Amino acid sequence: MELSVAEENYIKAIYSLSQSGKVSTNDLAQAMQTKASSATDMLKRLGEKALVNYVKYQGVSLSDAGNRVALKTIRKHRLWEVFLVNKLQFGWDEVHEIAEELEHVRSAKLTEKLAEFLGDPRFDPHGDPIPNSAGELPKHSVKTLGECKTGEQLILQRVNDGNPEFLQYLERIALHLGEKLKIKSQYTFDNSVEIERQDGSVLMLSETVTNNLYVIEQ
Amino acid sequence: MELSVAEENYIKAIYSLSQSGKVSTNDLAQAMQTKASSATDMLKRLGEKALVNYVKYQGVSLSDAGNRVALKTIRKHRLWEVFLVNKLQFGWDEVHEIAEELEHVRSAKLTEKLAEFLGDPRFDPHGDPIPNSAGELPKHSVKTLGECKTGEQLILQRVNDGNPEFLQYLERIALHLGEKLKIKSQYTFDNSVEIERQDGSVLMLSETVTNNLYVIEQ
DNA sequence: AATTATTTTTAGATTTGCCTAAAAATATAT
DNA sequence: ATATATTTTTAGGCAAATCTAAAAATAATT
Ligand SMILES: [Mn+2]
Ligand SMILES: [Mn+2]
Ligand SMILES: [Mn+2]
Ligand SMILES: [Mn+2]
Repeated sequence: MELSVAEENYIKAIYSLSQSGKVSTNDLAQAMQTKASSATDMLKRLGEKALVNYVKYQGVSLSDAGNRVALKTIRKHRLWEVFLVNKLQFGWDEVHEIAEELEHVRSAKLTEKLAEFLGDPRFDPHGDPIPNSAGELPKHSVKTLGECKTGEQLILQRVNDGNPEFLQYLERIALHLGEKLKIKSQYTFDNSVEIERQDGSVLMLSETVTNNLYVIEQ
Repeated sequence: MELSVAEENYIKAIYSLSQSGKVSTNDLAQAMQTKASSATDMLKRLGEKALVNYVKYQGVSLSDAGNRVALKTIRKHRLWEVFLVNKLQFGWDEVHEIAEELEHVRSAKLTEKLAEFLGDPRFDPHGDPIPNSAGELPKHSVKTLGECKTGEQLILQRVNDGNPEFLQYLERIALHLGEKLKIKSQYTFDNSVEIERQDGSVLMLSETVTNNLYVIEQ
């Protein structure tokens, strides 16, 4: 079953949106930067191919087959990001867009040889977990810094990789994966957070920032 | 100017066919494994984009812009082949098809970083020359073993990479790039050729084989 | 419960890339 | 030079993926 680039991208988007609840046509269209009518069209096609469970007006979810496609594509995406950063010396802010193209190269043998070449990494440069060849995801954080309480001691485990400027900002303030953080105070009027860093210095982070940083407890 | 995968593939085919004379719609359609009417359609579009010089019924040639696109795509194709063979340990018979997909990944920075990572190779695993970033091609052989005369002493410089079975055959008889060969005899009834190898052994090659081996004089 | 607002789907077009069948142009043979 | 064969283009259609505008279904308000 040969899937088009568009179909794979829709499936990835449905997978991603599913993590935070039921998926509506509107949300999907927004995620795909297209119109709701286009999303409806695609959902009908994916439904006929049994990649999604789609009932008119009732939203959509991935079938088992669709889930496998999503995980396979995500695996490829993240492996290529590791390649670009670790082998080609790209910055972590430059690789997402290129990986969006590379993830659609078909050869399964390529994926497995690439994984081996990279030493079977379990996480990509942004801390995102890489599904193994069986489609199993390593444990990873789903808790954002924004959801934590004052006083908590945390480790930065992953960051959202979609926005290059956000990644450049993290680079600028030298906030790297693995760093230990402690929440000093939280301001309810704008949901900004003050954190204490490993070196004792203090940093103010906006709500937008804390919502895109994922942490685990120290 | 964003080109589609189909457009890039047509341009590559026109480039390749141009090496051996004027390019007709029929030849192009055959090379693209499609119908003449489809080729005509595409030639009109490429003509409007000024990538080819196309006059109805008069055949086609690449414009300067088209030539640059062809060389850029060929550069990417051959660099990826080097990557697949040298870094991922693919066999030389497995890489052409995968490179046909990878060559369409857009990022120019990726191409240059990849070239650097590979040590700026000048030839791909099949001996095909890799255009540099300015689009200049290294000197390479255009003379096939089939065109040579009895008694000539030659070096195998490159082989056609399109047919995996042909490459597996060369592997089987351990005929590798760089090997020194001497033509012992030629048979006009079927254009087969007997060659003497470096180790003194003798090998019989069919016309199909000799037409796909490119040599330089020793 | 009825009205209003929002979401979702349908209807009808458009573009790219391909197809078949027919017409037109060019090349070859008598 | 005329007839025949071949090549090339045109005409008309189809599928994928998108769009806008309108209709239908669902959700939210009064
Ligand atoms: Mn990414
Ligand atoms: Mn990532
Ligand atoms: Mn090749
Ligand atoms: Mn090659």
